Amino acid sequence: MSDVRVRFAPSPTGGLHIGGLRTVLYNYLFAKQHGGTFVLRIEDTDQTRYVEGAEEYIHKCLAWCGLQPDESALQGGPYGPYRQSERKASYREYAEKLVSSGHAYYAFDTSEELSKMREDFKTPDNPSPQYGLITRGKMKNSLSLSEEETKALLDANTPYVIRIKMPDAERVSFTDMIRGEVHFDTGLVDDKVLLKADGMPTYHLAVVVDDYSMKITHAFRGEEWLPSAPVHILLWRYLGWEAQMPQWAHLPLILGPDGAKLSKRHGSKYGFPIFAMNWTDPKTGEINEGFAERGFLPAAMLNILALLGWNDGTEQEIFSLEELVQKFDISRVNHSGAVFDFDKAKWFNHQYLQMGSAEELAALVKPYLIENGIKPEDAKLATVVGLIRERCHLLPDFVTQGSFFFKAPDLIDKESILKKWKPEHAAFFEKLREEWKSGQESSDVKDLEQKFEELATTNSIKKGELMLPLRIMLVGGKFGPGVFDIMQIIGKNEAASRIETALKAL
RNA sequence: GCGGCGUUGGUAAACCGGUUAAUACGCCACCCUUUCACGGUGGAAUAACGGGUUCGAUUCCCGUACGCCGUACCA
Repeated sequence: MSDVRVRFAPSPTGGLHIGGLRTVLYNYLFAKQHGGTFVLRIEDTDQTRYVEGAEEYIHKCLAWCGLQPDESALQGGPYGPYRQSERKASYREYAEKLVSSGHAYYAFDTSEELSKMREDFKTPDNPSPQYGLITRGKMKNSLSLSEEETKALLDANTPYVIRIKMPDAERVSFTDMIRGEVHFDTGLVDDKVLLKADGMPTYHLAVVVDDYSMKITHAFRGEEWLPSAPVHILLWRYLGWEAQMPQWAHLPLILGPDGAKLSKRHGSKYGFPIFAMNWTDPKTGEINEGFAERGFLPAAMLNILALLGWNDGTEQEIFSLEELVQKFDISRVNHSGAVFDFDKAKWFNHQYLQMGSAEELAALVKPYLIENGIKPEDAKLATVVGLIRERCHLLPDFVTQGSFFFKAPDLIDKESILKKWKPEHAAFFEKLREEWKSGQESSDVKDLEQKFEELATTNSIKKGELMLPLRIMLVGGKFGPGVFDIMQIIGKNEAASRIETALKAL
């Protein structure tokens, strides 16, 4: 195993949405193609936002699509603990170290004082003033206060945070694996809180300390983190670890149809899932649909996500996980955000629905049928699935496309039959019913069709006039595979009985 | 406002100085199908704007515009 170590670091505050899943995928692909390790670390330093079950949920999603981490809180590993909340001790130590080296300072401002500052310094030209270069001197901190004042405050157990002291005018640069050189002027970045009043680190301190101590070599995360990258770079430098700093890659955002960062509200607004799997928020009881339950195959999901922001430069669109591991190239990842297209996603899933054996597919389809009150027999289900798979895009499509193989349609499209209905048609179907009811079961589709044609001719009715009514009687509507294929599967007897109920209804 | 990152058809995108600017999804038409799909063929539809650099810019550079992200004791 190489020493390449990448990590996915979600916070356990809710469901895993597809942007997160794609980050996992890219992490995983990079780790695997370099023979490295994929680490899952939970960023749970904010107790107030912690959601029960969220960590297990993330594992469940990763298991669903086969991207299991090599190291995590649940499975262990040499660089644990894998939950930030359990690594508490070292964070304070490093924060204090930064204070003594002059790169950080104590800040005693209450939240009221902070909002007052933001209010006071707010102008139309500067709607959100920062705690930094121009304001820090006016606030209550160990930079503006004398040493004695600071000591007194500390001795009195005044709550404080530790903030990084951004240099006045320095240029911080780093090479992003996707974007190349990125530069920031430190005087324009604010003094981020590193250690909160409750003694817990913020993300900024925690990522750096954890990435260092867990020997992370490559850090891939969403583009929304780019603005805080200079803080992290400086932290690596001030802590004396710059030589071990991971290589960064900031992934382009996944956008909703309106062009904004994909969020929960897009799901409800546009009617497609945004989470990998169903997620019910235990606090609010809010239910969010997942791609898994919507009927996406995990392999299709991975393929969709891989291509949302990356391609190998050829016209190939269908990639297995193995192929992705082999062909993925982080430097070919696009720079701009990508709008998620649900139609295209369905197309991908359709492609994957055509692969593999009918038996395997049938097993995936079965739960959806059972959910709809149908208990299919396996062998029959497999034939049905084989017959209808090409007209299905999502797993639940098999219910609408396949139910009538197992039970008579609840209601039939009478209007479509009645449109061209004639008395002699009724007579014909009555005869057909009689014949099929008592007739032998035929296993040959051609034979079935031939006999049907013969009967039509002897009654001097054109076959074409009878096909649609027949279909609707058997299926309930104008859809489905060939009528005689359906006939063969449901059997003459069942067909006869469906004709009977249809005739009565007419 | 400030900072960062972006900008090729409706969407995803190829090309990495010379092309009739691929391809896929979606859309439209036709074919196949006595249903609906699938499939097949064809079609409409794209380089934000302005300057440079160059024999030549979609491609390189600089502006402008627009979009997104960030600007929390959240990650």
